[in-house]
Amino acid sequence: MFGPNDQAAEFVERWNAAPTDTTEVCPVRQVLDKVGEKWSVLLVMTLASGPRRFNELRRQVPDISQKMLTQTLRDLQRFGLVSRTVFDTNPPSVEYRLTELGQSMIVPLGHLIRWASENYGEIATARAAFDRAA
Amino acid sequence: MFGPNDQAAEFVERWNAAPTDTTEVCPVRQVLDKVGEKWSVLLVMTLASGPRRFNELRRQVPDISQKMLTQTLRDLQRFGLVSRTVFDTNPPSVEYRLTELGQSMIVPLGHLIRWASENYGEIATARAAFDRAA
DNA sequence: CCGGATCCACTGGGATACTG
DNA sequence: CAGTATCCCAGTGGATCCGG
Repeated sequence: MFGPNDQAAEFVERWNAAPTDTTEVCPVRQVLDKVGEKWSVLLVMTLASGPRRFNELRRQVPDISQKMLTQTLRDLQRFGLVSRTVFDTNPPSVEYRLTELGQSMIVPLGHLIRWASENYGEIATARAAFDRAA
Repeated sequence: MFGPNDQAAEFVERWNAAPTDTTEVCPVRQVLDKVGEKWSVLLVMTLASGPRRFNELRRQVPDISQKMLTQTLRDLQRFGLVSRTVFDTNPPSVEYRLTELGQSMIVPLGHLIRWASENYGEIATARAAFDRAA
């Protein structure tokens, strides 16, 4: 049988097999980095409910700066998660939309988010205990 | 029905509901941050196959510095993902082990890692196309 | 409307040396 | 063996102003 631990072992193996000359980074790590970026997941999740235009996203994600919005969208596009379509209207409008790859990522992301939501109480308790001991 | 998109909507809602006075960070974001940290996931996955002592971990994760190993383990412990047990032997030994919470995290993490492994080809293709266009 | 360009503060994380 | 303590640098990400 292939349980979670086998995945773990395989992951560790692949990681350590990755070249350390740092020209290439372990593929999985690149994905984890994306997840760790401040706005990537929020944008992917926002786009999950349908395509948006640039300023629509600004409104729906109020705290993001336009620089970070542009930059994150570019990154997601480069990753193949988001497609960018320019409509030659006046004024111009640009539509951002999840690609199939992007939509497929919602599933594992959803698992992680669900886990986080369900277990945050325990995390908070652990942290409080840790800080009290220290 | 509750598909992935409902999770997405709920996540976005919670995110935006989080206070912006930055004293408290959205719980899910804290977990995503952890995932994004350079060594957290690798250590969790390494510990998935059983408890380890400090220097065992150093050997199994050759590229980590002792500073980052200590720091990451502390963080994971504070998060409630890892337990630390000191045995009063001579020389002293310390055992790190996944808590139940830590073990439960392997599952969603496994989903994400599997997705990354399976889809990296497509990501690489997209990136190559993007860079060629630019 | 959709960005690009610039400046800057903060911090994650590596190298190195030392200790109970 | 299992850490601490310092120094230091590169990169992330925010604010602001400018352009097509």
